[in-house]
Amino acid sequence: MNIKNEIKIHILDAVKNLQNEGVFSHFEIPEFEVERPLEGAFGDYSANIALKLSKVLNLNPRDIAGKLKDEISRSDNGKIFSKADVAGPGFLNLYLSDDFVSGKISEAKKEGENFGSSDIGKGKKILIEFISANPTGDLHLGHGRGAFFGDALANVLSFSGFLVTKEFYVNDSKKSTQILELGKTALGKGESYKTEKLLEKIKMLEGELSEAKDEADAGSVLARELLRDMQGLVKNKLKIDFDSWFSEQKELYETGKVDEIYDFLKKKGLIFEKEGAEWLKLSEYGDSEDRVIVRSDEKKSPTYLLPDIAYHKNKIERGFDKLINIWGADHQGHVKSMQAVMNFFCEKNKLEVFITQMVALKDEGERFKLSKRTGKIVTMEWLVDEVGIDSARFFYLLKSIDTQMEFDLALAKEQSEKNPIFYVQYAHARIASILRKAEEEGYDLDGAGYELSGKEEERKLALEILKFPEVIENIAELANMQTLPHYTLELARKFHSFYASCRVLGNENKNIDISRIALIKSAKQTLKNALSLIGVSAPEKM
RNA sequence: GCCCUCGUAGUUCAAUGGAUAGAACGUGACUUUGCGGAAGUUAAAAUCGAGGUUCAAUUCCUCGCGAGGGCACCA
Repeated sequence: MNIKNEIKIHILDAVKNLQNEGVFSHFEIPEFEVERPLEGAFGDYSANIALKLSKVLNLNPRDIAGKLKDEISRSDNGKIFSKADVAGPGFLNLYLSDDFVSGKISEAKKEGENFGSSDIGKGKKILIEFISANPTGDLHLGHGRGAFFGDALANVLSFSGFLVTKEFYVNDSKKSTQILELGKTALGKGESYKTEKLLEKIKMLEGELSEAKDEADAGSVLARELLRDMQGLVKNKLKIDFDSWFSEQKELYETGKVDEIYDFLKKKGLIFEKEGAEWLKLSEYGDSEDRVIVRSDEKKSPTYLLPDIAYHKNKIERGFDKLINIWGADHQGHVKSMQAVMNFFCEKNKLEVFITQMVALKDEGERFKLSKRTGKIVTMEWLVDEVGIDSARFFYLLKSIDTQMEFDLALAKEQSEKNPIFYVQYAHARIASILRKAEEEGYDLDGAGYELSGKEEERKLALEILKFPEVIENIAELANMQTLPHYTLELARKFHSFYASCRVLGNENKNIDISRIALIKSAKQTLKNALSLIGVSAPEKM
């Protein structure tokens, strides 16, 4: 359990004790927060419990905090807290004892690569679907957001005890407009998606394409090859391993699931005819309007919505407790429809949709927008070749998906201290270097536990390390991924600052050396764990 | 016109309703007979506007202004 939760429990116990002693009346304890306040000023942790209780008890919050302070000091007796204070409007500020901090660092060191993990997911099954780009086009800068966010979120969730499946939905239906257009181009009857690369592919597949029965068939053949390229790109360049590539054509059309879902909806009386097309009654379920699911053309072909409904029903049937979809901003209008659809076969809140905002590129002060429309598409392949995968992932994840981000190409390319990812990796490499030296000098790296020495910078580093499990739990709950790279920066900063004022090796008192080795070892491990969740390497040397 | 997201230092971004709004880049001033100076210390510098809810608002609500995206029988 992380320290924040541990403290919360202590406070709850204190409240209950006071209730049992009759100091407080019996009431249901409201939600309250334990947080890390501004550094240095208000304790190591701070709780707003008294402010919350003042309403229930109709008492002055400072008085309540005072009683809690006394009760906590009494029951804890210095084990966890060295001091408790009442401050401001009624905050309860708590200071951790050095022994407690030291013990926690020793534990963290023992946990090693599992430090930060938890079982809060309790084995719940989550399907996380992301990228799901059409194979007809290249992955562009916008896709990178969903790609890295999805992958990192999946990492954090599985680290937190969820059973996560990463899935890419492949839009390869022979009935889709894209595949038909692709087929036309393949057979020399159209211009869509025509690029040098595509023409090469067409040439390569000449034999197979000449045997194609129709445009749909030809498009399908070509799409298969394009998908193969995309899979290679995703795996090798973006370093993302999907557990599943879900084919719309094979899994939904060829298995009859699209027809099944049509019957299912029909039977429920959710389909009606209008203007020669068939519509789904979604406006009654939260969508802004009804939607066409079968076109009025002579083939009576379905729109994207019908297979998509079949797809989501299938996800539920595969036994997932929760579905996460990550879509680009251009799909934002689709969220309401899909949420409405969920009403037909499960609780609506089983589906969570994250929308990633757009990306602009800044290079040498010039800012250009990227969109399909302007024709100026910057591909992910180009970007990763340009700045490297570590830098790309780190830069993307540094920013909340809700903001339209600007990718600073020059800074991301910078192989120096200006670049934040190098700052973090440098900290890791620097620790590795000290540990190498320690080993050469004959220190036993796995030896002793840890004990705080009394230096301020050292304590700050220790507390920062111990924050890691709290950061992870927070992300697992709120998906605020940007806090993780920010955390690595802060941890690196705390290490560098510690390094500047505290010697690790060569102290007169050898016990300090040994103890600090334990501390930087767990700092290193924590950096490594955090970076690996982000998907960035932690180099031993640079 | 309707819907979604965003508006924070010069710039790019942080900040589960909390007490002194954090970083990085840029700008200014410092630090080295020791473990990696790709470092450390330090200064100046910001919540778009108007109301509201709250003990407490950058955060929630309403309106306005501004940026981006979406409003298909494309996906």
